[in-house]
Amino acid sequence: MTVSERGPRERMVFSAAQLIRRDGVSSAGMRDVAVHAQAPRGSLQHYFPGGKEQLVNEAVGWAGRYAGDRVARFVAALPEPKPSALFAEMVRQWTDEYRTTGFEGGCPVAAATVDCAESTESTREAASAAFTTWSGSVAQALAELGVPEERTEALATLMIGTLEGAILIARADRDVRALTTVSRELGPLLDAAVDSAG
Amino acid sequence: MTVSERGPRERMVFSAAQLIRRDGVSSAGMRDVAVHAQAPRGSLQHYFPGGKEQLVNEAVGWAGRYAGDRVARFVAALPEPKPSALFAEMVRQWTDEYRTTGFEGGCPVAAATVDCAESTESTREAASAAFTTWSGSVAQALAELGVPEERTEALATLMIGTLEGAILIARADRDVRALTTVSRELGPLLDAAVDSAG
DNA sequence: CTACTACTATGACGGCCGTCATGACCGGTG
DNA sequence: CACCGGTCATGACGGCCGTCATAGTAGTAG
Repeated sequence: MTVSERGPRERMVFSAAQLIRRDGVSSAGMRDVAVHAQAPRGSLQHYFPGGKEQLVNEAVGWAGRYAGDRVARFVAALPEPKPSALFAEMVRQWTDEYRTTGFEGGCPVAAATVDCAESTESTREAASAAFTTWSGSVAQALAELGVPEERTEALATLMIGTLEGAILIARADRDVRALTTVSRELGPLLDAAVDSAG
Repeated sequence: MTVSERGPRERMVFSAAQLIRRDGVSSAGMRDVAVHAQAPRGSLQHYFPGGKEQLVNEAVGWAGRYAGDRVARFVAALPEPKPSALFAEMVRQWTDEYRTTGFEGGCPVAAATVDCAESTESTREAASAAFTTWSGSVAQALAELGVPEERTEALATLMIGTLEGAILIARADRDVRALTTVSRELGPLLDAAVDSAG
């Protein structure tokens, strides 16, 4: 949330992600990004000669890395090392934000996919890579929690997909119920995948 | 897909949904809608005096009703009356489209949520209503399949959320794998909810 | 000092957008 | 016939957008 950290370039990438996840890619103007990042407008063309496309792609990549790092930190700090606890923590990040800050924004990767998957190939690839990064982090966490290797990828996809969908519904409803519901319903299935021999 | 059916007004609503689910709300121009619907541009202001906002909201509502009707028809024609079969059928609608027509479009309700949830209150409400309609239809179907009443709503939310997220990932990856994965992984959990006394 | 690079500033351009104003068409009714 | 309401057609307006051109300002190396 703090804007003043780091250089202006990183601030602009961060601000782009913020604006994209709020109103979608097309509604996030370059001028808005500069203002939000408290960066000079002229710096946009200097740091991002590839234009808006480059800025959006970097914002999506940043979001993917952020989500992956977050998962890695979650799994290291779980009170109970169970897959359901990891998923609950991933969901809680969103319920916390929605309860305290309001339902302003969704997932920037989802927004980029919706707005650019068909029109801008490079952005679709960036979104795919972001999902892959995120999913890889979740799969590794599941492995550390005792899920057999051959199931970690599938369950990671299930967790991320379910989370993304619940975010959508929660934002439409302005109600975190969808998030808490999927966390509660999916938990037992995830824990059931833990190798009992572990 | 056929454009010539029905009156120009319905065609425009249908075309709006098509364009929205392809490129997002902001990228779907009013002129594009008229062209896609093979309708005169002048008719837009006649049938939709509320402007683009009204058109988008009606498109979202149409999508919600369409999805709900679809579920009702699915459940009546299931070879095996199990919740997992219903979910598999809901997923198959998307894998079929992606395999035959390509990954052009996602869910219009998701697109409207991403692009308008924060900026246009009425559209957010329309999206929420669409999810509610859809979810209600799924919940009723689950009840008919033997799921206890107190769990139908939660499982319907889980199914729709998971499907929406998987659509996102599949479109980003240009690969139906996410869809087939969630169908396979979620199936057992859904069937386990069937009242064994039924 | 000069020269050069990195960064900042600002105005303009062309394009697309949603909306509106205006008027034509056309079937039916009086 | 005149009239009129539903429908279609078209051009214009103002606004925002991404991009570009141009010029300015450090700060630093030679």
